[in-house]
Amino acid sequence: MPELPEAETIVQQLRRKVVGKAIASVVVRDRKIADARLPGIKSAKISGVSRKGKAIILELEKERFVLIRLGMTGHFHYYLKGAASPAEEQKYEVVAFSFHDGSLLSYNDIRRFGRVQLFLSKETVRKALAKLGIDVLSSAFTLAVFRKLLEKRNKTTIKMALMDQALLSGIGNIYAQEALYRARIDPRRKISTLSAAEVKKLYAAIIGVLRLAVKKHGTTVENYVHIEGSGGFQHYLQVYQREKCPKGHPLKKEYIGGRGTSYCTTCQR
DNA sequence: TGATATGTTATCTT
DNA sequence: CAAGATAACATATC
Repeated sequence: MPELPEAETIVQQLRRKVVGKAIASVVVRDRKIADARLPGIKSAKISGVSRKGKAIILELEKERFVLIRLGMTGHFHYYLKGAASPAEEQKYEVVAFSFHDGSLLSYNDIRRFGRVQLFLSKETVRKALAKLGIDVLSSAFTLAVFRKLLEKRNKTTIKMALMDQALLSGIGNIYAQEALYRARIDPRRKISTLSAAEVKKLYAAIIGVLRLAVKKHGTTVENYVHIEGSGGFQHYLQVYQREKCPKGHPLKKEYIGGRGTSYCTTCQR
């Protein structure tokens, strides 16, 4: 559920809150989710925060990197000087970073699908990120690149391809459905049946919907919240969690690749 | 109580 | 061998 816009929102907020700060201590509460070596980064300064697809990267001095995958329910809380995580939130706390100025960054995960990994060289983090396909909001993601990638995946459905993080990174179940509705394409379509015009339309829809969602600070459904509250994109959803499309047609709901999918049989062909 | 939600990965099939 | 398809994981909510 956290997809590219939610990750990007968190990255922007983390930049303002923790870049330039030195870590005083790290407590790992869930060793299944977070690397047990994390307390070893104590005293390092956070030099930057970046992202590829849905993955968030805390860049530390001396070429050390903390890679965070939010999974379904991963989220951060940030407390200013003196405050500690409230007891009911500590229940889901995976790892907590405290800083020399007394502030605390707490990472939590209710469903425990997320991961917090530590990489001790540029080379190892690069290798891990290389497994992800091109970030769909990067400037290198052009229409020509999109076409080429789709050619490699001819036999699967367009929706499955959009959600394949090894092909493209950043799109999950919400934005795949939203982009396909905006492009008026049936999510069950095989890639080989898409015309050049449809691919172009879909490309524009992907970028358009993701940019708008970033501007609205992501979509808040169920658990997702960014560090400073809730996103606003849920008010712009056209098919996800909706009964009717914007034109008033009742939406069809079925499973594609084991994931719930809403689409309009009138608007999407 | 069982159905539902889904990002990622392991595993099986083609 | 790789693409494709599917199951499994985890757990709150209804």
